[in-house]
Amino acid sequence: MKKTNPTSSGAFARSPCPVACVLDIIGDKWTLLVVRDLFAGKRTYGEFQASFEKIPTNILAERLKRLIEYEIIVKSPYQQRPVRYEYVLTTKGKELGPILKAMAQWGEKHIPGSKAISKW
Amino acid sequence: MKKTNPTSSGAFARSPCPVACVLDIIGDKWTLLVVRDLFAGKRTYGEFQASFEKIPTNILAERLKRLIEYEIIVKSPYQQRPVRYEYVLTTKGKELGPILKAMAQWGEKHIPGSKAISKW
DNA sequence: GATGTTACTTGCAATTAGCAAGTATGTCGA
DNA sequence: TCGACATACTTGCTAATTGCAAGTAACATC
Repeated sequence: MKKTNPTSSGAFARSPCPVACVLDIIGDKWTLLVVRDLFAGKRTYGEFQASFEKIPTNILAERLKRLIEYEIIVKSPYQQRPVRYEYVLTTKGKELGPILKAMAQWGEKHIPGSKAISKW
Repeated sequence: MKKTNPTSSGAFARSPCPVACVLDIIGDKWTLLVVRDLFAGKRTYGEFQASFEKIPTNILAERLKRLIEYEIIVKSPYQQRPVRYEYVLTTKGKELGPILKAMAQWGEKHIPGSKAISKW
């Protein structure tokens, strides 16, 4: 994995602009959909995979890794025998809510027919 | 250019979820930076190119085309001899402000050292 | 008519995405 | 204890997208 983490490295990937930095973390087609699912109450790998948009499994694995790296989520076992893990939003992760909400509002207003699946 | 426009085609590219639809339009590393520049008062191709992040020129051209397609911006001549064009946010485009604002706020809070270049 | 400016387009190598299949770990029932 | 099943990934390979560099077009100015 490349070292372009603007939070852990001293240098910024592209610029010190907060918008650019945020886009370096969540600026792709899948990451925020996983976060959306987390807001909607999904917790396990299988649940994310089962979402309507059918995220490719290798991309899901990579994005979860990234989200952990950026401390947006944490992974922890929720049962033994067999060990099963759940992914949970951190406080930092929960604070992505306003971004998601703003997107959902814009989408519902400007993309005819689009309708929120879940609430947050 | 591929036909994945969820607003003009009857079918949604991936899902009817407004977040997914919005990500299909602005879910990449560059589009929102151009929108940010527009909010910051930049108007011409050259001004976008001169931004700190140094967007590749072919990507800039393609993104401007997309933004026009989705009616987020309009292109119009602002002078003759020689004809020069400016790009301006539509009402729909201006309503992306809250998304940008939410991103900037999250970035300023969680990415140490990141600092907004401009106001809106 | 040579040079400069703005606004792109084109070509190509490199990175990333996406599909399908495979692997690892552990459960459960016969 | 062996086979079938489930969850959670990893790997291999092709296709699409990105990004760099260079080229082009239209016009203006010297």
